[in-house]
Amino acid sequence: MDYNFNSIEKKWQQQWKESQAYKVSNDSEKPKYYVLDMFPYPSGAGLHVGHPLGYIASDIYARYKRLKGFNVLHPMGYDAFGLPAEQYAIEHGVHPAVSTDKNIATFRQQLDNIGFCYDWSREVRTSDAQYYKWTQWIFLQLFKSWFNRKTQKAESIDELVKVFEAEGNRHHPFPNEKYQVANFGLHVFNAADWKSFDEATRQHILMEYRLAFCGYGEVNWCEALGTVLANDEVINGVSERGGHPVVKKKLRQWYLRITEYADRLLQGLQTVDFSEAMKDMQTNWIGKSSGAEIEFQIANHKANVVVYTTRPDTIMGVDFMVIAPEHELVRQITTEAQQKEVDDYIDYVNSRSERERMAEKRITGAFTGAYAVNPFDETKHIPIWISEYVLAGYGTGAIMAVPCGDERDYRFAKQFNIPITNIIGEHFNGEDANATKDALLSNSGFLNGVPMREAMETVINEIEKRGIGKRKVNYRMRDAAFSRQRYWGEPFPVKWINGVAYALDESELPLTLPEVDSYSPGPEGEGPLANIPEWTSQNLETNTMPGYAGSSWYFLRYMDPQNDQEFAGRKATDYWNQVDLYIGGTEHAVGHLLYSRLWTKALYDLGYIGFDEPFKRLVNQGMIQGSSRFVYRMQAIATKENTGENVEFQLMLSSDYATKLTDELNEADSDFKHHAAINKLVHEKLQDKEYIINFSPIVRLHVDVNIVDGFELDIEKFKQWRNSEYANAEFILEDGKYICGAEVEKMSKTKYNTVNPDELVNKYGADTFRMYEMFLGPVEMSKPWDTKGIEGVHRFLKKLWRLFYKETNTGNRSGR
RNA sequence: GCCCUGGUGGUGGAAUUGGUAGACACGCAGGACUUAAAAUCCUGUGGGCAGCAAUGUCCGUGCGGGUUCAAGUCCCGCCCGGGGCACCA
Repeated sequence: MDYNFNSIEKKWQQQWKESQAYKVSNDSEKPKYYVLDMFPYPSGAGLHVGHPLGYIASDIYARYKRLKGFNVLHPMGYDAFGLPAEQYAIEHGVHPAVSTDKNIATFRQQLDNIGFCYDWSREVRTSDAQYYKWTQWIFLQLFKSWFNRKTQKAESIDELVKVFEAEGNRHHPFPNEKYQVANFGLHVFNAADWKSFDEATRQHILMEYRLAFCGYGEVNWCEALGTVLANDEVINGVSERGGHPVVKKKLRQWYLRITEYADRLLQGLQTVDFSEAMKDMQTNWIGKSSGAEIEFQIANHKANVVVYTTRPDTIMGVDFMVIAPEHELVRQITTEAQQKEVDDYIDYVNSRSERERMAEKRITGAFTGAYAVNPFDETKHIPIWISEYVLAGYGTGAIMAVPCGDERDYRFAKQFNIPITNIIGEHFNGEDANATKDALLSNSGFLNGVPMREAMETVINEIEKRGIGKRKVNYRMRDAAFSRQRYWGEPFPVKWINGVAYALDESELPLTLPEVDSYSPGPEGEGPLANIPEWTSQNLETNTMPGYAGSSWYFLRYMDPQNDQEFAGRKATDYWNQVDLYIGGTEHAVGHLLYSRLWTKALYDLGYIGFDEPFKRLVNQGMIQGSSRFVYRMQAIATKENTGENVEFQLMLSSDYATKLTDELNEADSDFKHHAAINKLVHEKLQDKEYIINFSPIVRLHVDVNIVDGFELDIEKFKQWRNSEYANAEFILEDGKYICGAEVEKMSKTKYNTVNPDELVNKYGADTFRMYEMFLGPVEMSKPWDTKGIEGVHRFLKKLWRLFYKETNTGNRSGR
């Protein structure tokens, strides 16, 4: 009996379908188990062999749990909004909904091929109005809520209004400490103040508390493309596409107040089963630190500069200060003599992305000409510099630099010849900064001889006593930007009236995405929706939500996907509860995971669900890398001496030959054996000695891995590849074979190293394919793909099949 | 630059807590079966040196140090690949 995988797999897949074998009910006596794959974006390129790795692992586990008597929820759906479909629409005029549907159909067909046990009756798509109705609804709940620091949870904004009416905001200060009520200059207001404020003022105040709120933020604005760009679309201050200048631009943006949840997000990590690496990444992203804010007076100036430091004990070692180039003080304090230098430096910084600024190894900066005064020693005047390594958005946008104790400060001081004060005695060797906390302080006035750990408290107490600073907990995490100037995303259910944002009534949901004629951006960096008169005439918000909106809560919708009264019924969410096993890549380590944890916590606080962590256990599958293959091309141009007539040859050199030839040409005393051989070959081809031949340098080109067997190129297929571009090439072989070069890289279409699972399933069957993917090694590990090994797994399954039939047909258990 | 992660034969990988490095598989080589091929089965396979051979011997887990009776595993310092760094999702 042959192992006929085609008919076996077809038969069973058909049977599963007809019997709805994997349809799962919300009513069951069995214990529940929820196995989830990370939400895929249905890209136009389709699945490659890297994608299903996690899906196969979760599928096996879901089947295992089902056999163990669990009621297993194992759904799949699509994160269907996103930039690639919009970009495709701009370039080809195809509506994103159309291209997305097409991509999903391909995706589905590819998934079905592999024989997964998904309950497809629960499929969701974020771009369906019946889905994003509830994304909009949750947004409205966030908009209508605030974070009560006293109770450490989200509460209705109506409750806050009652508090304001009774006592003002003295027990609930503005989350943004710098905020002052417009026209009143108040940080704190009382009940009478609140009653005296007009509607707009009240709404502006409430906006400062809402969990989903509107503010202003800087974006990468490209005038020539008329659009806002992501950081990685900006390279050296110009757009990746087209190389146009990019500048920072302030735009009105929506945000989620995730910073209020920083502590809860940290604490929650202790209750979930994620890898330590994953917890580290999230902890570092949140970036909680404790220290102090300290005011420094500026010499001969009214203004003062506030720095945030985690090391207040080192205050007597401050040799200079650095403030962010975009800090508002820069304009006020820069001296005339330094103005030009500062302006030039700011121009330079404006051309750089935040990423470039942080990654820069070179030390750059400019002196403002101003000096700050050390509050503990007024004879110490400290030069104030600006530099790109200080970011306006972190801390106070200003740091006190202690070069003997901080490596970056030390290099800065060396670069600009700023004298260094040693406050840690023999712990400082003069050549490297030492960030120790164990030294006894010296050169530190009233702190001399005090251990550093003790001095931290002493200094904080002293500055608080003198009213020039305070103890401060700081977070690196910023509020999450929640709007995009794009078309293909969820519209905000918000209307603008007299500059105030009002929520649409929930009965008006879904607010559906209107048809547009053009997907290009609106005026002044607004999204495409700003081009639609019917939209703008209703004063509707023209931004749309970002990709992570729909994916922040999709795991809840799977529990009750057809519910048109609620995002998911409480009975369903109570039954399914947390995702028991979540499988996906580490690329989502901070973004998606933090946002969905935030949404879960907010929905929990507001009483809509009964758990405040979405994912009980997380497993990160490794990435399957591509194994690229290369051919080596050398062009030969033969010119006839008397006529100037040109003949061009493409010579494809086998890997070994290319290496030897390259070495040979680089060596001065070489015999040029290989070069001479090639020269001879070209002359033989020409059958004429009247030619002068010039060779181009050897170029390495990616070649499609699907026409390479191991390392050996299939020359006939190569000649037909890319519209027969290389049909007339000459091949220089080794032992009669063309051997390709190889390298491990990211799997990507442009590198011609993608392998389509469909072909492998057709050739070997889904079981072989699945087994091989699992056989590649631990699921958490990254590894390069190599199709060669699949033969062995296939032979194993064939052997198993054969042995099974031999045993059952010849043994005593006759013919079973 | 910062955070996370990985580096072991020709290849993917194995080696439980510091205790025989290279399981298993691919590939390759040789053999059996066959008119022949495919399929299947058997044997060998980290590298160097010595030996007709059995075998012996030295080297060997990215690099350089260290701890230990013993290091792929622990410590220190590097190098290289991958992921993320807030508008790719």
